[in-house]
Amino acid sequence: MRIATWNVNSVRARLVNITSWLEAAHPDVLLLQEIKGEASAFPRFEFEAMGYQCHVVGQKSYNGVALLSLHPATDVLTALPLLSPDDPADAQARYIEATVMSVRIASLYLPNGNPVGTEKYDYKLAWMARLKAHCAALLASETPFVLGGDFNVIPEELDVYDPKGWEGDALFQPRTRAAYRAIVNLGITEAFRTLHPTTQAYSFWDYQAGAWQRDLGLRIDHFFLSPEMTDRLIACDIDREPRGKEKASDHTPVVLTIK
DNA sequence: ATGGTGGTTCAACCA
Repeated sequence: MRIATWNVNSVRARLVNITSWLEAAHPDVLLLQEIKGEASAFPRFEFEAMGYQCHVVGQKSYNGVALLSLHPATDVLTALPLLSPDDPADAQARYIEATVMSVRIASLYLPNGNPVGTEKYDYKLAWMARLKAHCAALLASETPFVLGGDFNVIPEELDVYDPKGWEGDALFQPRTRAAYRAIVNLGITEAFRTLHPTTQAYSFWDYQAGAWQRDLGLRIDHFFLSPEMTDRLIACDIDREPRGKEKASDHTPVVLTIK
């Protein structure tokens, strides 16, 4: 089984890029982030014509996630569970999870959080607390899972072209990295770094200042695996090709292969 | 210190 994750920065602006990549790569599941539109505006017919069923959590203008699957996806969850009954529901479309081939698979879009010191950063940390609680619950129930998406977290210095320059950013802040590590330390495996311990490879390059041409990137798109799925882990690779195409997203797909 | 790019929606916000 192959699962891909891709922040596409608008599904409608990127439709040709996505369908042409799907034709060549044809993963079993494609997890999309930043579809930037309501579910009713999602171009589902184009993907259904290729055999993919579409499950979408959208909102106007911003955010939005989707799970496309060649196989039936059931028991769809459209947001992270609340931490307590008085915890306010998430107003932003950032999480979708479903069962595909007996595995819980999620597409997540973790908040950017910039600038640090504002309510945006507080929202990022609160969202990570919810993600941690949900991961803990999935692990406690021994549910096999693969959580993929744009985590908006640079895990280590190796994952950014200029660690010093990014140390104050919400993606690389010590508190952000600590919160990320605390989730991993529950017993999760981050697929790419586990299989490629010393490889410097990026999944995002800014549109500005020739970042792509100069290979000034970040690795912020990840796969979190449960122990059972870690036993089944075969490969995890970043496909740089789509980033070099016309009208590219600023992110490129990461592809996971599971036994 | 600023601006550099791109998407959504239409002046401003987000990344």
